Amino acid sequence: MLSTQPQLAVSTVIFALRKTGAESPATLWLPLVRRIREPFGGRWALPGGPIRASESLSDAAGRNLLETTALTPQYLEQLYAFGTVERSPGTRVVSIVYWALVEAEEAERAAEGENVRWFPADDLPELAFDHNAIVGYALWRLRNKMEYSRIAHAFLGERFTLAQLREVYEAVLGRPLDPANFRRQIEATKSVVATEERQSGGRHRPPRLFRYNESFDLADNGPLPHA
Amino acid sequence: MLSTQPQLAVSTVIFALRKTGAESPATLWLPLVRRIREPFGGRWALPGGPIRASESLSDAAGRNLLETTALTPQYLEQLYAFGTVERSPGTRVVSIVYWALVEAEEAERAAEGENVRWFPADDLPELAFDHNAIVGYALWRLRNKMEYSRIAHAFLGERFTLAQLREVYEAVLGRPLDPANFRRQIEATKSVVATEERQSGGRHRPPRLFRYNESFDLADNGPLPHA
DNA sequence: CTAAGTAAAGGTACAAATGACTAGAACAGA
DNA sequence: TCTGTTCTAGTCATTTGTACCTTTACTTAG
Repeated sequence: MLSTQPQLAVSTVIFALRKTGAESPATLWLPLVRRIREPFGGRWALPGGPIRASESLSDAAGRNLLETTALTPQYLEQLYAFGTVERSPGTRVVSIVYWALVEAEEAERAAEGENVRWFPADDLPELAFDHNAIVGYALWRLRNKMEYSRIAHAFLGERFTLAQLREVYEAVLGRPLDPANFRRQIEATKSVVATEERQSGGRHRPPRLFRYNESFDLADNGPLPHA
Repeated sequence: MLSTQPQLAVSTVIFALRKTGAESPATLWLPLVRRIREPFGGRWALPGGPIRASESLSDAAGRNLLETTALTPQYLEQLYAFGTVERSPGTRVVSIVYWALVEAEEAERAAEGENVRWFPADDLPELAFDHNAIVGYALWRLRNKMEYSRIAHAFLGERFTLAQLREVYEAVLGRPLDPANFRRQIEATKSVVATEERQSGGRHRPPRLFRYNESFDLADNGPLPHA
């Protein structure tokens, strides 16, 4: 009876924004882990692992992420449970996949190693299992969610300019946005609060620094019990 | 190693619309199953069961639903994987929950029994496990999805009037909609196609019957691999 | 046969949100 | 001081959303 039960695991698709050059626009990157065992030995895969008896699913996702990539995400949300019969050769595996966001600074700190490397999200190699499709779905969810929620903030630090926030939107949505109209829309939602500080150093008018409105629902996930 | 693995199950929240009186507005109902074993013996719970080695998660949800309630849903979508440590006393259970819609006629056919009964979604008794919270979340997803997709059709049959379609929206969203504006919006999306038939019998101008546009994405779930 | 009642179906008027665009303000660096 | 750049505020046309009105076409009562 128990022997026919599918094997259960959690994995996480975690995105960060990276700027390759000073002029080039930022793009989405994600860390992958090299598999050492079969099946798919040597291939790159999403970080993940088993669930312990004492931890919830989201805790398991966070722990596995920390253990394999040393990253602590700013945002973590369940993506989907994948469980077709043939997705893992040999064993039946059900993967509960999370998706997450880290800010750029935090992503820098987590050094790459022989078995952990960052890849551009829109140009991945052939991954283990169905992980290419999973990343594709995570990307869709992220882009979708950018349009009706305020998760963009998870890519940024404590204080930021509206230009930086706009850069996040432009990178994820993949199209340029009008600075003036963007400002109007963001200010209308009141998701953001102006501080008195400004950022100097640029060869132009110093932009005002903003911070996020604490009393603002960033994710818009409904009455979701933590799980 | 395997002994510490959580037990895996699927459950389904399945909604249908019911009209109690001719004048009263339609409301959401869902079938529940009486538990015979402990824990929560005697309590009402969501229909569900274990996953077989040969079936996918959605197949398992559909099969368990058919076996316990004799219902075949018009629409079936994964809701969430619930897996906190304390959600089932004694054993650790991870439930992959689906939500589904059936049209009224199909719901009528599935007779109630001693151990299966329909309940109004907004007035449930105390259910087993965390199932009250799960239904609440499913309701939120349904209402949310009504606003940006065309799932409403899953509540109706092959042909329907715009008034019937509007009734579905009004029941789920819980507020009246302007008939004229509703018509304009629906026709603008082209999700619906006018037939030449009209529905006679009412004491008023006979409304035109519509059918759904086949080449129209009803769910808007993105590049989701079946799972 | 006619009048009354009802919902269908089409249309108008106003408000709000959005998108394209213009222009002055405020800095760094030459 | 001049120049290049971005920040920031504002205008205007268009689209979208909401409220409401009118006519049409049927059924039923008398």
